[in-house]
Amino acid sequence: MVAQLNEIQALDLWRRTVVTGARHQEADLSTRQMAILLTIYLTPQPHTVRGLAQILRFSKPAVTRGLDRLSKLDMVRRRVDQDDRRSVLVERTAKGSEFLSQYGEIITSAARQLAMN
Amino acid sequence: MVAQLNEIQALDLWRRTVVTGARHQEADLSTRQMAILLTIYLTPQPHTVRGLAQILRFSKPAVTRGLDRLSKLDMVRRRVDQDDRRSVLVERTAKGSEFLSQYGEIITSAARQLAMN
DNA sequence: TAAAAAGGTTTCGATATCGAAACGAAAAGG
DNA sequence: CCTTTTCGTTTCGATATCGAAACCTTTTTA
Repeated sequence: MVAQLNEIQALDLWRRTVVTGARHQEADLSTRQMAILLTIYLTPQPHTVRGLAQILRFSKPAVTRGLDRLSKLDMVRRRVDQDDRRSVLVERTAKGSEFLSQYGEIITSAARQLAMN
Repeated sequence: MVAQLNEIQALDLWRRTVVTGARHQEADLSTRQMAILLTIYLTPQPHTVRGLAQILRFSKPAVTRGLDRLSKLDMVRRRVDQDDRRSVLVERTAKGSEFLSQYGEIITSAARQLAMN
């Protein structure tokens, strides 16, 4: 539960997380790529390109490019929908779960440090 | 105070904030640029290029480029240190404060929504 | 079954960013 | 002084990303 998070604390949480993430992360995702990844893992499946574009209000090419990058990193996987072969289903991977789990740990760790000040 | 923020909640906070930020933000800063901006506004002044590079563990050119972008957006300002004219002091601006204040509001708002689930 | 629509990718030209190395200006040291 | 060091920026070639438009494939509609 996140109670009474004031503005300064919120920004400091953000700072600690972003800085820590930038430091000990191999991946270095852009903001958009991170938004795509988080949406795939934290909102209900199935996910398609157009669905992600709609949720995020990105252009379809922007989603395609983001998925290109995330696929190359093996954090998501594309699979053609056999019920409608125009569609592409975007699936989660072990590597993606692992990455986000570590990222979650970075955030909670930053939150704990915050609480100590 | 941020108590008992579990991993899923942490990631969901991140997702809501990133998505909202991506949606109704004119600026669209990269992760590095955001890290630079937050460091300038939330850690003790004065800030120099080498100081920021040290804190963030970025290369100096990366900091210079980030400051180029943030300066163009009028979110920070460079000023030559008159005591050591090799150094550049990076100063805060009203526009930068305004931007971060809005961003803080996005985070706290996401935190509130989180608490309701 | 031919035409239209939908889904995703690719292409286009433009812009942004990267690390490494070179650079110019200023200060410190011999 | 003259050399070395420090500070920040610029250059270099390589890569990534952008929105818009064109594109190909598949499905739906007429």
